[in-house]
Amino acid sequence: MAGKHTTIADTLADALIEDILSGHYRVGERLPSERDLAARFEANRGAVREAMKKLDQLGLASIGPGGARVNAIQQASLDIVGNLMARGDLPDAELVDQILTVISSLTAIAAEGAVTNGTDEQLAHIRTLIAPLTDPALDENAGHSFDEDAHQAARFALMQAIMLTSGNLICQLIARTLFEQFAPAMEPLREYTQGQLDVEAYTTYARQLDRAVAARDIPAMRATFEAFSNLNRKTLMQGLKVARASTKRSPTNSTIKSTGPASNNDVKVAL
Amino acid sequence: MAGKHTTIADTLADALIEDILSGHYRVGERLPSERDLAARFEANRGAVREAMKKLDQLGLASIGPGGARVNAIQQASLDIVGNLMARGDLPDAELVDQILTVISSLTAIAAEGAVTNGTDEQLAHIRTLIAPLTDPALDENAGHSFDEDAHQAARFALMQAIMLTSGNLICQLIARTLFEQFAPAMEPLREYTQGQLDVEAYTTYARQLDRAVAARDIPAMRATFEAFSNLNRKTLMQGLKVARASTKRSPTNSTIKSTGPASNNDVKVAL
DNA sequence: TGACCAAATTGGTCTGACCGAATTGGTCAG
DNA sequence: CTGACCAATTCGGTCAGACCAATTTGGTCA
Repeated sequence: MAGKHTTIADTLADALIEDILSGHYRVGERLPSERDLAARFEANRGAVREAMKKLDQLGLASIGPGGARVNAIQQASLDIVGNLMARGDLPDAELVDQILTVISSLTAIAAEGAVTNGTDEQLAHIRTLIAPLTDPALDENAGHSFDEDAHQAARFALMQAIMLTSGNLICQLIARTLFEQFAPAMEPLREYTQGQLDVEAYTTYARQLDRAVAARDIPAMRATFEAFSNLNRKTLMQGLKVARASTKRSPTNSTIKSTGPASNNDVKVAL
Repeated sequence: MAGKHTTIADTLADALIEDILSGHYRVGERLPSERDLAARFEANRGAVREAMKKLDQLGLASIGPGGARVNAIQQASLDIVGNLMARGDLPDAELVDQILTVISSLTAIAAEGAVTNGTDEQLAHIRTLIAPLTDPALDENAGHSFDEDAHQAARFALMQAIMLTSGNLICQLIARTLFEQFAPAMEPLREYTQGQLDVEAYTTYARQLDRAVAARDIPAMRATFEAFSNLNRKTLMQGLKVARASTKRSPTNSTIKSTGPASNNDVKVAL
């Protein structure tokens, strides 16, 4: 929807981000000067500057008089997750799992907020969004296969409504940020997740959820969400596994030239 | 620690952010052109440009050929929370509550990850960090009052260790981002929270936590965190309330000139 | 009224320059 | 040889003025 309008500065920024993420620069190391980069990329210093500024705001580098230095990923903004996932043909499974975990937890918070603070009208609206999930018979019995896209869209709309009703801005911001970076990276998985969806389980949970919302039953809601998100996560992780198995022709990635030293991506390390 | 080095561009950005946040511009409305802003602020267009770029990356505005347009806060990055909290003398109570809720939820996730994946050494280390919390007798019985700063530092160190051990990068990023924006905004509250800390309750929870970590007991850990974070939240909210009551000389804020139309901050609205 | 076209506006990029602060490297005293 | 010290260099931050492509805008004409 929101047209991007690719900019040279953004291209440079992506290149630099990729360089940093792939470990071309050690943490704490000084990045080349703006003038050098301008010469190297055959761009104007102003453009390079804007790219650097982006790195700075992403928390990937600290720029100041004397030079720009590389930060540890742990210092970065949530907004690098997209770049992190975009590396390689397939996103990192562990990262995907973490994102799903966090999103479902936030959704649970929002759900609790929604049933706590939401008006009857708002909850009624939420229940109308649950409806299509409790009755997935859409056209499953009809000729062609069950419409998974519609099902997913319904789930998304439900989540969005919950976030909205909760009035929890923090949850909204995080969930949207994660989702926006998550969705495009998972696109290549679509072909592998088709038909993996356990409609029955979803239906069961949707009914539980509906009851919980109707009764404003927070514990029941929590429990349902837990099960629900576990199912969700499991489905996706399974798809990832399958995809990874059938794409091992290019085991890791394509566009990355790993010439650098130790990778900056060892998530388990310090600070 | 990390010296900032205030920049004109950053100053401009903050001014623009404040303008947007205070509703001087309606959502979707076009911002003044870079040339206009440059003239208005008596700065170079390059500087204005970098400021605009920051707004863009913060998700507060979408800039492109034809002009820059204001986005809804719900479209923004998590990184505006700091600006949101910095408005007025005291941060918004609802926002504070939301942040605390999210942080404790993420900590719970991380804790689960830590006891699930952490090595024995890592968990042992975590327990050494819990120790000072289970034995708060530090110098409480001595002459001067209990050292709340040390207690808080210990709690923070514990949380950080849990985040680290969990290996959950997403949790780390969000928690740090929130905390970095949260801490400075709560600074003016310090004088009102002194002495409000329920040491006994903390001690009880710390012991429960220690047992849970030792036994890798996830359910117990969840329960402890729930109680723990509720206590934490209640303490802070109480401090906020007290502070707000005793500062009502300037009920809302000081630097904000509310000349704009409807505020952009009605969190409960659309999308 | 509505499609359409040209002028004005706007963001994106570039060239070239200057300043203050940080880095660097060499010098000199201890 | 070590370490403090100082000057030249480098680097980021800012500024001025200019051009291009795409969008907006406003008026025209069917």
